[in-house]
Amino acid sequence: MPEHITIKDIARILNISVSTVSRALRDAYDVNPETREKVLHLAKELDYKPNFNASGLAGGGTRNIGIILPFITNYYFSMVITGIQEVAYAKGYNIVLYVTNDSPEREMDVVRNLNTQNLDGVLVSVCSDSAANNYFEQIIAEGTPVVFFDRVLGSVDASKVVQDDYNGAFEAVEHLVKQGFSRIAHIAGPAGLDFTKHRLAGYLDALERYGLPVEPAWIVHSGFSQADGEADLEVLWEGKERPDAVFAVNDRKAIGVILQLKKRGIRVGPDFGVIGFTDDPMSAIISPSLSTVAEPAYEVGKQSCELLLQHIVRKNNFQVREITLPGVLIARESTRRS
Amino acid sequence: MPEHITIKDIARILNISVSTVSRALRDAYDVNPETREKVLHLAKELDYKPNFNASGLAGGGTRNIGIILPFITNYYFSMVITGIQEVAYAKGYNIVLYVTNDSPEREMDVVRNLNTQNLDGVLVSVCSDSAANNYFEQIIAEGTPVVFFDRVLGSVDASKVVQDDYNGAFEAVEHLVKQGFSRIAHIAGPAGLDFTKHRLAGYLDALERYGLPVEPAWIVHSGFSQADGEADLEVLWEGKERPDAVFAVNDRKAIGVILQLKKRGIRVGPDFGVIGFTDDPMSAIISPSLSTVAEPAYEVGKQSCELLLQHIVRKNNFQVREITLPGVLIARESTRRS
DNA sequence: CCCTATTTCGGTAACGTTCTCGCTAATATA
DNA sequence: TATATTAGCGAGAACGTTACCGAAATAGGG
Repeated sequence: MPEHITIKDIARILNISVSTVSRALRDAYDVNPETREKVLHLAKELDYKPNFNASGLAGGGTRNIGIILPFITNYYFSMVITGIQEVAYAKGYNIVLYVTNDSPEREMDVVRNLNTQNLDGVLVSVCSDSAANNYFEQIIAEGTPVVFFDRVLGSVDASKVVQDDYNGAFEAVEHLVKQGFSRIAHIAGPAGLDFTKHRLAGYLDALERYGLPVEPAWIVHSGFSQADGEADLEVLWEGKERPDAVFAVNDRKAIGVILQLKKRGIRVGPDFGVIGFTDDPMSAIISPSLSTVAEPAYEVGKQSCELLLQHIVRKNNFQVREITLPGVLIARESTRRS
Repeated sequence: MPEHITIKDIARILNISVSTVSRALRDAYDVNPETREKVLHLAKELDYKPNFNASGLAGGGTRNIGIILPFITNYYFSMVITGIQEVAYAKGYNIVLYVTNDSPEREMDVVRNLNTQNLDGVLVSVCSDSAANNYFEQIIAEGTPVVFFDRVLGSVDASKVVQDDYNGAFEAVEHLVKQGFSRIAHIAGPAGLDFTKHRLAGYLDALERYGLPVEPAWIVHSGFSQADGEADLEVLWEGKERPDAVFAVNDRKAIGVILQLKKRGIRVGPDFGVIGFTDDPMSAIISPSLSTVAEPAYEVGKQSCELLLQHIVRKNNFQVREITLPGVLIARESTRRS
């Protein structure tokens, strides 16, 4: 009943061979422009749709690209996916989704069982305590194009696209300093992740640049959730020396901080500065609104996908590249003194 | 270099035919339990991965299911996808994503060009002004299993899973009434969508049940964004009779309403009641926090996918079903009188 | 006018499965 | 004992495409 039309049908009708039709539909190579035109025209007329199963089997591409990431239920990742989806769709690729729930076991399971035969390439953002290092390397060694985004694996030799975590962090802390805060703590992410290291480095360098002391007790690592942010502030608050501002690794944690501060009767802004990272829409909604450095999530998605597509079409002979996209500081009420 | 192992390898090693291996791996039908055991064991040992391109081509399934939806950048949809993903993963299916950006043209393009040969089935939530009615019907007629979720097409004969929009709306309005509000407006969604009709019906019936007048000017339709909510409140505010409470079709619009009200110096809660629908995490963050009826998004995803999988394995002989999942009312500050 | 390149095309063999038969041996039925 | 049934397996075609190689036709150079 499906009764799909195939290149055989086109070949029969045009009285040419399937080889020629196949070439006309793909390369234009080794085929007369005139017959190519006829093929293309008839294909459109008959609403021909290539069978990617067949082309995948035969050695052409499958037109599928995989995305492996921890979550899709947050602003950043859902925005990245939207960006990826946009360019994939434009180029005729499908995207297939694997979410790891930020679990190393799940991630490992996913990449081990990855059916690279059904995927032309894969985009990945690793989970917090990724242990799948060599599995990714294995996939790459087998010849599957891979590009990492956001949460990259520093040790793996592959293309990467990230936002400028270091400079974003530096500017965030600089902003805090310029607003007159001087006892600045950092609520960081999981210690293993590359970008928490980069944001931490930006924080430290900004402190040094402005001659501020670094207090080890004021650097606290944990997860990415709002609850983690609340707990981290608790820790800071119980320390012997209290900070007067916090730079949080992301907005969710910063929001946890604000909520805790409000609960304690502290005036966020005038008395205590808070700045986050991401520009989650919640940042504008919460009161006081949250200063942050906006990440180019959509752009990260687009560029990752474009890069991957280049790896795919150029196959072997394409250089590994690393792209860094700038963020932009957005000052709101949570760092406003008056 | 990929050097994947195939059922041929297994057959050769075990000195049996590929047919037998194929059956052992799938049915268990027509194969001795003992040889089946040997096949399964060796397959695991060699880390055999089925080539879905091949099985798709040969008439077995492709193990891919498609999802077509308007967005993924909001809480509800990203949660639904997570639910879908969870059961798909457990059952060994991949999910491939198509986002329409809530554009009817894009949606049409997607479903027309849908490569049903590469998909075992598809899950869909239509866009606001879907015009793809007959295209979906065509796909279904061709034999591709389809189940709709959330934004369903009433006119299409297919399985559906939705939350209980009518009762959720009814309870929301009832809650407003019990808090002492009596001039209740409804900020609705796009008029064409099934669920906006259902929520409107719940609103109307609740008013009637409690003997409250329905004021046509107090029912305003527009899109789903926060900005739409703000604009809608503006309209309500400029009318000759002002309401004292609003039931919004979703949380994003309700948040727009709260923001506008705050800007106007109205005390949300004591002086003006606001209730939404969804339980977006933002509802708990905004101040005053937003009362709402929580949608079982994750559960909608799970059940949709399970339903689709049943359609897929039972192929023709499986009844179309409609599942309705209950929501739960969550009272917060935006409807608290004192 | 012959010889060699080049362009354009076709034949055929894969790719890894599943499906449809048909076969054999063992068992059950009469 | 003769016949029918069944359980277990294998051979081979098919799915739609691409890759590889060679053939025919045309063009260009001497």
